[in-house]
Amino acid sequence: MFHQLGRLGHMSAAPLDSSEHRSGPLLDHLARRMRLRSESVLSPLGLRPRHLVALTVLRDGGGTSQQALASTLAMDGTNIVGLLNDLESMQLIERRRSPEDRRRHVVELTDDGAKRLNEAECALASAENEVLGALEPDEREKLYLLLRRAATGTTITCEAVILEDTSPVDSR
Amino acid sequence: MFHQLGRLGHMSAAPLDSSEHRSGPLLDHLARRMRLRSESVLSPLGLRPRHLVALTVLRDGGGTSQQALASTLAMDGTNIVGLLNDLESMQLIERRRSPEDRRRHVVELTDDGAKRLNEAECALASAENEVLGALEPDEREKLYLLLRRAATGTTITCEAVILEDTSPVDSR
DNA sequence: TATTGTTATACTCTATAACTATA
DNA sequence: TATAGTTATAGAGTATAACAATA
Repeated sequence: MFHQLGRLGHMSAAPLDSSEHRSGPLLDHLARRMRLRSESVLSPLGLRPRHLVALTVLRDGGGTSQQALASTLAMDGTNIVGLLNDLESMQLIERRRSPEDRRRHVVELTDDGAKRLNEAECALASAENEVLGALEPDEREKLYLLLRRAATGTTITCEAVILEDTSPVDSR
Repeated sequence: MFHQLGRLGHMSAAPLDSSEHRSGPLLDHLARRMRLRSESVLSPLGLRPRHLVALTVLRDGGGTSQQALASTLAMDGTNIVGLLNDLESMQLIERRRSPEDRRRHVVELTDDGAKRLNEAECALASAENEVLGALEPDEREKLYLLLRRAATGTTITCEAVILEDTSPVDSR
């Protein structure tokens, strides 16, 4: 099982492969399909796809300020407010004033939040089975790892230069 | 280069791996970041990310009706109208009445459309470099192939059975 | 003065309903 | 009657601007 995509054989430090295939539109397309399926699967749990993204980030990222969350989620800070209001009213997250800087809210997942997130992830399995139906289980695993590396490796992107990190997400 | 993802070694007809990792939220997250970056890169070309998804589908899928396009793009048919109006006013696509069924419009990419799409894909390379910066070139290639297989393998999903096609995308 | 979070609000995206023309 | 496309419109998503509390 080896690919025969000849045109890639000579790459090394060629950052732009100009008009080669782009995965942007594909990403957009698949995310849309996934979101649509997820909505129906999540609604019994009182959650929306965007809630799940936030909860996932909060679980993996620990307690952060709302602004940091906004930057990580690439959402406007004003919308984070409503998003967290939803989650807080369900007692899935907590907002505490930071003792160091009393302007800040430290946002963290509650135990209920972690539990609900787990339930939601189980529920999402069926949605993934539909949307990623064309992929074999091992391919889905590869996809997951690639997506995760891409997502966590560039959390800040064009904010600070702090994250040259490209952290040891999984490497493998 | 072989994977050693042990926990998958025993699968066969196990559709739900319950609370294992989910790629839905990751997909959502990355697509958002990509869309944001793409917008600024595409605006000089007068295009939006959604236009690009449509153009890509039209190039790869040939002339289809608007309804088929709606189903492929997982968009409501009413929104396809405006989308195609944009593209038609730029002369990137053409709508022709189908001779067989005069209710239908056959939508096809024009030469200008193909050219513009190509330009757009070049422009998108920089956006991808930012969003997928944590991935090595060969990883991006793998990601592209996986996304493409996932996207084209389930184009219709639950619509008609017409497209058992699953065209010769790559198969490997 | 600058920053964190909030509210109010306008703009865009998406879906629902009613209409036209073909079948 | 049913279907393809269109229009009008309401609802959700997202961003901009002004404000309050804190630094």
